[in-house]
Amino acid sequence: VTKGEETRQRIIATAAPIFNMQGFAGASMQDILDATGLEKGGLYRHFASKEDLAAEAFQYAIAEVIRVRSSGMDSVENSVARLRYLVNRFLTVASPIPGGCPIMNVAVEADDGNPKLRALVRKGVRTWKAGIVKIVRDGLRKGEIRKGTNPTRMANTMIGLLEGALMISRLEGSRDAVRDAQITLDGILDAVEI
Amino acid sequence: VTKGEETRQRIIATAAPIFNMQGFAGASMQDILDATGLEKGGLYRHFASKEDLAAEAFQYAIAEVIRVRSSGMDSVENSVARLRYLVNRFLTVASPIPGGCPIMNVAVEADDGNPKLRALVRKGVRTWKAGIVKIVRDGLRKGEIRKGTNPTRMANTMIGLLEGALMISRLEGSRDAVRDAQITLDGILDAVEI
Amino acid sequence: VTKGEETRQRIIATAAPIFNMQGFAGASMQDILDATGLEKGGLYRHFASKEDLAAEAFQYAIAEVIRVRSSGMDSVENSVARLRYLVNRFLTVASPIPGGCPIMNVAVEADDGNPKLRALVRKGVRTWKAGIVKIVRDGLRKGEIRKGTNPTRMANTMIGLLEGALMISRLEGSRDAVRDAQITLDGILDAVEI
Amino acid sequence: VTKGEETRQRIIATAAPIFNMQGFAGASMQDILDATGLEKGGLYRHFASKEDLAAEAFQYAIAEVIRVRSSGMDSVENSVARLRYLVNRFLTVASPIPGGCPIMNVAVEADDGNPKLRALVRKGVRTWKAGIVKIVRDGLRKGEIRKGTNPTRMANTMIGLLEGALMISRLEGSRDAVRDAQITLDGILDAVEI
DNA sequence: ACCTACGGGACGTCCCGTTTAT
DNA sequence: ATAAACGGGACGTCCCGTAGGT
Repeated sequence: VTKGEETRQRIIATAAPIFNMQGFAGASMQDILDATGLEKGGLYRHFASKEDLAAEAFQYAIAEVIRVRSSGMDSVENSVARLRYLVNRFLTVASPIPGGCPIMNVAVEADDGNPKLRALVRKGVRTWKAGIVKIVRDGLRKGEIRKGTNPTRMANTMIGLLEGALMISRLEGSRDAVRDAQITLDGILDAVEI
Repeated sequence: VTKGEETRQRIIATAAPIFNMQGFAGASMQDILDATGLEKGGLYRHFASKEDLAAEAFQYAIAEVIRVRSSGMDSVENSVARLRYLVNRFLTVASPIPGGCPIMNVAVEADDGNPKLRALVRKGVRTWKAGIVKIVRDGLRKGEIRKGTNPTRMANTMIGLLEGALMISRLEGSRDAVRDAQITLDGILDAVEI
Repeated sequence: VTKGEETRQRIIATAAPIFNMQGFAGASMQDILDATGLEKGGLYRHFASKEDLAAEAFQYAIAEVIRVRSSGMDSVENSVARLRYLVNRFLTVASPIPGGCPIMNVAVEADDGNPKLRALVRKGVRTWKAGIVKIVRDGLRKGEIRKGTNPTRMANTMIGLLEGALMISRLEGSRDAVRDAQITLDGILDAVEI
Repeated sequence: VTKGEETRQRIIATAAPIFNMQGFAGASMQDILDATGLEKGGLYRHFASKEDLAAEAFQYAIAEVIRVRSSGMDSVENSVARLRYLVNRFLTVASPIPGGCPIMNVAVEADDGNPKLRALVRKGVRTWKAGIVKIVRDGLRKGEIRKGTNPTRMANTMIGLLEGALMISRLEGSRDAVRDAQITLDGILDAVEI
């Protein structure tokens, strides 16, 4: 690993929370210069533009949250238990990147314009969803989940409610909404568990 | 009604979709000048700053979506039917302000900083929630809703899932996620209906 | 004379030096309001626009300087003496309107644009010139002025040199240039005198 | 030569005719932005204020007209011929900066206030005058000009009449006045020529 | 004739993203 | 990689000329 590559990674890791907290439009290159201690020229050596850097930073942030939220799931055997694990992990483990869920942040900011960022978050959601769908399918196959359960709907419900509740919680500055989401999702999973 | 007040309202109505689509940081006063046909002096007479205007525009936008989403609910008698009506209306009636749900937009952009906008959206959510809580309480009292149903949790679940699913739908450019949310919420309401 | 007409004249007389000193573009209606003690509404009752008021003010100023510069000339008999009288009067009598010769001021400011003011000053110069031409013609007819003297050239020379020298004098803050002009013009008149 | 300096010079050259035609008060920075194609930030980087830019633009304009009016004079030997050359050049060569003689324009606009511009034009006139005075003095010394001729008076007469006649000509839209000035000045020079 | 409201637009500051020279 | 230069454009203040209402 060259020294340049190291710097590049350091910039991304430093920029990620800044973009995540302030948004693409709200964050300035100066903010990132201040945080990294670099100068303009030093930064532009590694990234061609603000959008470029933001794309890499968000990609990094999204990958991080997906990684953290799924980590440790492999040691859980039962499919429903895996889903419960995901829910629990989402709601109890703090985001590794301050500023809330980067997927929601980017999705909301990029929904009218900025196709680059949009594509990024789209891919993130697709991955996340695919993970849940796979668990449900496995559960159906293994007879752990009640027949007739729709995998995609389960994914949409889980992701939608988790993200929505997180937004409410962050807004209210209280964990009430996420706790309620957990209870509701637990109930839903109870209902499909065999 | 003076001419100035008319102009003021016109500015708010024109600015609302711009802020809702581009966000507070992403929208420029010039965008609003262009859209209204006014010049600097004409606009700043009515609003002291960009933040001021944005606050009024978002307030207007939030009030509009709440109004549209609840309108017509009074003619529905049964409590559960009212909740179903709310869900259905949210998912079928397009936002009167282009750019997605302003509540989610502001909540996400203002979650780190901008206390003014944050207070606004907080109040919006509180109002929305209070409406659902009241329906559930009425249903409990009237015996239309199963005892033990938690009103706040119902509100958090409904709002969270609706908003979360809407985000996914907008991101994917498909109505799948909101359709799934509707089915899930219908199931939840089935379960509490007497 | 009605009271309104009196006010109108007072406004013109007050505005004339302001426009003459600051120019049309450089003077503001506020300046005139301050000087007259009137309020906006009171002023716009009498003049439809700034340009309107300026036109009247300059017309007044130009008429004033022409009047002052020619006054008393009737009691001078000989044509050449009359010309000398004009020169002398121009150079010794202070402008009744502070700010320099309004003819030059308007001519210079209005030379690219503002046809209204331009027409005004044009007429002023035409009148001034006609006066000189008439004196020269009378002198030729009466045998007081040498044959072959070109009346228009005499007018252009006198007006040009007087105005040009006045400009230099005002610029330098010294009477040197106008004194030199007087000597030069005296020499010219000596040469045509019989 | 840096790129910035180039831009700076381009701005001055572009601004000069605008200020010369519309005057300091009558020209707006927007006019200059439009003409240069620059934006606010690009312009204010090079000049601290409108007054600053106007000063440089007028300085440039005044230097230009003095340069153009004197150019080629060196190849004329005889003092009187040199003066004739100056007169002729003034009256036949168009101003390199549209909008009339910048010296007269600034002198007239700045005569009440704006000491910065006033100082500029004062210096321009002083230079111009000094040139003529020197020629006359040389002529006296070399015996080409009649003894007793006052150098300063000659300068004031020439400059005054040229500028005054130019004003009349521009006002009337005809070359009559400048032609008359040339004839008058030729006569004056005839009279001092040995 | 006063007073205030109205919209236009000027001027200027600041900072942003980018480029260039070192 | 630093540092300064560059041009773009945002925000905001102020005042201007004008129009109405009192």
